[in-house]
Amino acid sequence: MRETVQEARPMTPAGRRIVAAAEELFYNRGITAVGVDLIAEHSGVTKRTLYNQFGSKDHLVAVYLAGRDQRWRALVQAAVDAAGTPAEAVVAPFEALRTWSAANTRGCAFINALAELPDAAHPAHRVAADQKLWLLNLFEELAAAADCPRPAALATRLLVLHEGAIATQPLALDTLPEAVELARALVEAGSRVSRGPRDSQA
Amino acid sequence: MRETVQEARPMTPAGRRIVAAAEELFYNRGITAVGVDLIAEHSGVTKRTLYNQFGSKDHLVAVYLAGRDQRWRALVQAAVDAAGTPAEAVVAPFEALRTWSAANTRGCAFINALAELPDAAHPAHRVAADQKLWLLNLFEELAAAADCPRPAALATRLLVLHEGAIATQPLALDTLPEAVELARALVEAGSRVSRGPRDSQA
DNA sequence: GGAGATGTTCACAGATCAGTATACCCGCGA
DNA sequence: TCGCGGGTATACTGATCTGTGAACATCTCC
Repeated sequence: MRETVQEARPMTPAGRRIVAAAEELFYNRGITAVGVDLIAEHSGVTKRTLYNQFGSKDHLVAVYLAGRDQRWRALVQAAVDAAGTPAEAVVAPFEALRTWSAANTRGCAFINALAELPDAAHPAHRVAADQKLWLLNLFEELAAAADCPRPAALATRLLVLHEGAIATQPLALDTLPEAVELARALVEAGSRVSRGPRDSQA
Repeated sequence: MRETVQEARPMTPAGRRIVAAAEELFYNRGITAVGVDLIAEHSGVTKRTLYNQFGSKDHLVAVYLAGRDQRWRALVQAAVDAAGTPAEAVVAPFEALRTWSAANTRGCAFINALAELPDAAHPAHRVAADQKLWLLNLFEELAAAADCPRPAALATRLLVLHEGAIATQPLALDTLPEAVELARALVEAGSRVSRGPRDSQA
């Protein structure tokens, strides 16, 4: 569907090892700073194989981000599904972030990628942008489902809080708890205000 | 005092041109992606001069960030000084950000730099980290001066909002107005929103 | 017993990278 | 008049970068 990046084949074993190594290296050392030779070495694979599988470094970058996006969405979706109430579901992505942050202390891979790849034509660009738009839409849907007033505005605010919490992560200031608390307060205040007039979806 | 980066001499004309070119290129194209030859060419200067002035690319990066930080702080300070009331002073950095964002649509140069330079020993690292800590401290001082309850927690929340607004900037979602509005609400009616049932901790 | 896909080995091209060497020019102050 | 700091011009090192060419090894499936 929207997977215009990896499409077709379900990736060979060597391909998976390459992506795994690329993810570790790209995220922790930066995309431009990591060469394909290093990725090949870390994945125990020849550079030739890397190019046979992915064609170019740019495409590999896009696949790396797409895979990360997929894992992130699954984690968020699981948190949303596990939420007890609609209001809790709205802040569920923040709970997912709490888990996610424990293993990813170098900030947001997508924001970082956009910082390194200013060219809008780069295949990774759309992947990174889509990830944020997906989250924004999810916030809005969840806010609407929880009968929050002005769900679009609330979604924007939650996204800002979310991104702010990730962006300040490398500074080791432990901002996440405050962000989560504020997000919860926003949602609770909102859903408390509107109890009745709105209904429709469940 | 804290200017351990440029110190001593007030920089020669060629030096200023180099930094200006470096700023434009580093911010818009990424630090790792821009070579010193390109910077020398854009500033109409020999590479030799560049190295005579700054010694290394790493040091030039640090000077670039330090200069940017200085301009940013001046802008924020001016906005704070121009604020009519203590409460307005707390959200003044967001007004500064509004001005700043008009000319800087590639997100936060400091966050971006941290993304590209994971090595904590890099001279630019401390510059970037200090910039955020300065803002956090400023928020706290202003919050305390405005008699906001729990100024430290409020400052953290404002910093998250601030960073979130900048981080989402490259996505062209126009999140800044919502961030500013929320920040204003936190400061003006902060006690109402932030003092929920779960603020037992400090 | 092929055929095709997966992967290896190794060499190589062409560009670009950060940084250096050497020699020279010029304006300004002592 | 002399020296020196700021700057130019040009060539260079050695490393690293992305990407390719060509021949060869396995393995599975038909």
